[in-house]
Amino acid sequence: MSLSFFNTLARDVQAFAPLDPAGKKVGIYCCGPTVYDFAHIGNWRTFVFGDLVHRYLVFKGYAVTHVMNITDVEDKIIRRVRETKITLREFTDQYETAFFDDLKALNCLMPHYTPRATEHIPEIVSLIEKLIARGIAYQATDGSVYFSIEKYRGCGCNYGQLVKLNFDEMRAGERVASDEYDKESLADFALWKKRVPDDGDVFWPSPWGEGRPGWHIECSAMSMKVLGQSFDLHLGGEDLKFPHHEDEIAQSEGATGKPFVKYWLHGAHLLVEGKKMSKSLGNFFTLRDLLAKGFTGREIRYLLLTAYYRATFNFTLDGLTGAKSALARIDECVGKLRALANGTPDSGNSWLITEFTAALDDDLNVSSAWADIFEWVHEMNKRLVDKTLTSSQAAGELAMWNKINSVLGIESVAEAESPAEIVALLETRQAARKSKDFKRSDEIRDELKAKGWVVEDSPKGPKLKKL
RNA sequence: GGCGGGGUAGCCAAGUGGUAAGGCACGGCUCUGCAAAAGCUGCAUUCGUCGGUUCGAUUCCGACCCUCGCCUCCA
Repeated sequence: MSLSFFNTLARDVQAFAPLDPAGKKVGIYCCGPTVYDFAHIGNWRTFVFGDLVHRYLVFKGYAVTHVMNITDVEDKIIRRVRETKITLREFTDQYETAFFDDLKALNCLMPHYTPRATEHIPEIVSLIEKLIARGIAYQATDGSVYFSIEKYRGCGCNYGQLVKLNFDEMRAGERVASDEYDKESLADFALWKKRVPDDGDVFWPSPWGEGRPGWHIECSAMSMKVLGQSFDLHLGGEDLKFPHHEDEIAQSEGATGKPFVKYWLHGAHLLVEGKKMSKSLGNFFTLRDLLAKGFTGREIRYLLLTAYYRATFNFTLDGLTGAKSALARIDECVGKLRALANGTPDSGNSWLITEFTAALDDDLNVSSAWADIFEWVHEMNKRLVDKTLTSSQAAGELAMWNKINSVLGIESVAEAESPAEIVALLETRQAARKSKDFKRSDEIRDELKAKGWVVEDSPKGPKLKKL
């Protein structure tokens, strides 16, 4: 079986074949953050999903170019800039930095390109000029430039590729008052927004006067600049299908006359504690909120990667606690394999990688892949107890695990060195145990626990673990 | 109102026209001074409800209920 993805464009699972004639290079564009605030756990689900696609394609041997845009000019940003009285760049920088810190905390690979909208104004302007030259964009009396869906359709193009649209049945927009604009048609969307007093210093010159780009056009301009007029994969949250992605298709195909993207992948949203995330319910978590509660980026990443990306996922704090236990189970097993591994890796028993690949090939069925991994852990544990695993077999299993982990990205960090004070207490406790003073030894155990260290007695002596 | 996802054990979550993966939690056992950790082991006669097709349905079809998303700048 070969790699396949559910393509929103086809509304079906399709075998993946890159546009590259050599079948090697793959371009991915994933809609990135709007840097007006910290990204929340729902945003992170989408970005971790993007990272999984990136890593799995590398695992499959493709030469991946991953692009993620930074939307650093937009209504909410401008409003905050006006309120805080600092420059646009000063404002967006703090959230952009936070975004990349969080991305790292979740062990996501850094995309190869992270273009900022404000640094691609010339590309955006030239794309709009092309659309105007082709007669499918126009400057309205309000000074803004709009995309004409009617003209676009008149050229034989299809508006409504990702979602079924029925304009007659649509309700008038609730977020944007339609009477604010002088668009020819309600469905038309802005490519270039004319400067208004509230914009302050946030504007750029253009052939249509001072203003700023619309949201959709920036993604078209930046994705095509880096990946070319046609590329393989475009990812994003399911809410972006319409209008954002539909409009990207219209602008790009309208300007180039070529198919824009071959595969569109959309990640589902998540619920938190069974409810839609909202600030009033207190279930609105940023990554920082969760780290402050003592969870690690690794645990959060694991939990986000346990569910199929196209299904709504219920993210809970209990689930996060469970993730800690599940990871510990894997760590324990891998740790034992490391202790045993030696010599030339013997990869005779490699069923796991076959099953793992089959699961992920099937539209990234991670749940099934985890089931295989835990079955492998079970088997390894059994063989470790039975002593039927040779050191070279252990090395082979470990090598395979590392390959799988290059996709999952949940490698454990090296254990911290125990401070001298803690080691001294541990030695005192051992002396007490030796003289059968268990009361004293239990007291020291409690004391260590209070300091954040757990003692585990084993036949080979006590082990220290950081809480 | 239109369009599109979902409803599987206490919780999370795979899956299939032939009798329910995996994880967490929980119980038993091994080990242990006691613990902890770890290991082993047990844990859904049943897949939202009601009908239909079928030798057989959780899986296909229909109706209904519940839930989530989009419907013009929300991942």
